Amino acid sequence: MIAKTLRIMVEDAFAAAVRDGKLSQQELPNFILERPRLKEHGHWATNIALLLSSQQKKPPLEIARIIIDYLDDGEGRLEKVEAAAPGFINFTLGLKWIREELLRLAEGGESYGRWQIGKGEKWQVEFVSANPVGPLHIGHGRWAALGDALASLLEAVGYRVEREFYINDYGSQMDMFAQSVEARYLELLGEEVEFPEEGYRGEYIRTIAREILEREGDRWKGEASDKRRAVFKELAYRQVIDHLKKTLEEFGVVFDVWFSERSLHQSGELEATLKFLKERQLAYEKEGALWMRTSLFSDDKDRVLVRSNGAPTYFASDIAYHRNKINRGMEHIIDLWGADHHGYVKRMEAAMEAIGKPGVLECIIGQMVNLKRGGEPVRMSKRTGEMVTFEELLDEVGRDAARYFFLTRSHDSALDFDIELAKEQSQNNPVYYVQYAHARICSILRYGVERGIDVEEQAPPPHILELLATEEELDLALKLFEYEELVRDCALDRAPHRLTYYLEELAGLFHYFYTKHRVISEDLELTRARLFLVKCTRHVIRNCLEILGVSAPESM
RNA sequence: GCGCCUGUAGCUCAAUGGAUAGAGCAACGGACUUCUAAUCCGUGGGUUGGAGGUUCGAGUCCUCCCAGGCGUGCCA
Repeated sequence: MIAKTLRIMVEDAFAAAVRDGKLSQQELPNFILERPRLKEHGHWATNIALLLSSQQKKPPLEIARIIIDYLDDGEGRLEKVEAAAPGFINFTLGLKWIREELLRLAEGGESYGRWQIGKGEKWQVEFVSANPVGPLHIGHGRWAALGDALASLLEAVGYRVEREFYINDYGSQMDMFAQSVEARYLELLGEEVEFPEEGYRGEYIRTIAREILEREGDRWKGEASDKRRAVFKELAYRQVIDHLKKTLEEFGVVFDVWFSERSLHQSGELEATLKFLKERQLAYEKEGALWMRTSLFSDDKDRVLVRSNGAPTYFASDIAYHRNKINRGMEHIIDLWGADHHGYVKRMEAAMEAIGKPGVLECIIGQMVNLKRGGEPVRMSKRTGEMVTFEELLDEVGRDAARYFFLTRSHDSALDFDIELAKEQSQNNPVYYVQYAHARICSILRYGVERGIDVEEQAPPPHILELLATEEELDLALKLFEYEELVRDCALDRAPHRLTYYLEELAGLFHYFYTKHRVISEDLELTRARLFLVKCTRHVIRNCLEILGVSAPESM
């Protein structure tokens, strides 16, 4: 809470200066508190004076000095406060404050870095949501890592988050899927069949057909095609869903709800939604189809709800689906979609306005993953069956490395995933760098136990903690103190990738400290102090990896 | 054509409008009789695609241009 406390101190100083007539009463701009890059600039810095300059009609440096004059240093917690050109205020923390923060961190333990900003509001993150017609591709892996980490981040700041997978199990692609399985089934029985032009040609279709054959025998061979397809659709569908669940669980992603698109048709919610729109004059007939007036809202043009052949569109289902989410009490909905769906955002937002819930839906667009092998692009198409599945990737690269790799990139940056590179990186992937720091700390503690040292000491007294005074120790401690605000900011900005960069910086400072100083030494008091510091470091690494869904191994 | 995203070191990518733009990988040179060398230290590497603009300050915001990706279905 260093930054938060400094912010309040600065605000109080501003108010005091205003009371004294040194500054004029104005609304405070949105100033920042940050760790400066250069050590000469202290431990924390704020730009408030720079931002106030124009409204106060004074030079920034003068404003900085006025604020410093009125700054109450909170019982000597600040060692030094300086104004620096062009107008920054630089804070240097006193050792007392650093000790207090370390104790607070240790006391917080598992809950250090958690906030109550969300006030227990019920939120939902929907992600992956693949068509249940085949294995997951690499892009799905990215959404899985991203959606899960985002959900965890939001939980960390106090929202109650539900993770949901929307199963697109309705529509023509399911029929095509059934037809493809049927064709492979008959092939296995030695029949000459023409494979559907638009069918799914992946090898996995044969696998599914083979499983059906093993379980059901050839009893469907002579059956009417309609009936056979209907049965195969269900059998194959089950297999695929089970498989998706298993793969995602191996990746460490567990959904609270698997929501079926078909259920919306069966429950009558789709019909009810169409009725709702018609009653409000938001839907109309044209050229044999039913259209929604999305152009009344923010969309460019109207969209079809029911095709002229009577079949409702995916969009119609989706409106019913989002009404369902609202009815389940969701106060905020995040949909994580691939960039190939971004054209869909406007119409969905229009639909949310139409059902009276503007602003509740937040669409996050994840850019595509380009799969490469040794620099050459690999085509990914379910139709041709020419693809590397997410499972294969998971087997090759491993859960932690794959997750971490996906999470180091911002969601709106397209990602090149070179399989050869990923395999090479599996040796020196940054995830191991971070995990190694954690394992090293665990190793130190084990060594301490062997030596009969009490490694469990929760709150060493001040005269012990005062021994933490070297540059490496203080740098490490200060980095730990960035964590709380970072979690909050990453959650609010929907930016889990920043946590990975933080972890690498933190691990770097720890490794450097480790090579410079011995934790367990003949000096028992210093040992106590350093043990405490490394345990604080372990807390933060653990809590942060937990949010990312990456394991924190005790040894490597 | 229009809409969204992207363009930063050789490669992959960071950087809520802040001070001298940072990591990792790759390259090169060093460090283990030590609580784990999956580590550490050092060296080289940049006109942030280009041109204007906004302001105390722009990789970041605005306009235009160039390049790439994805959309622009009565597919999902």
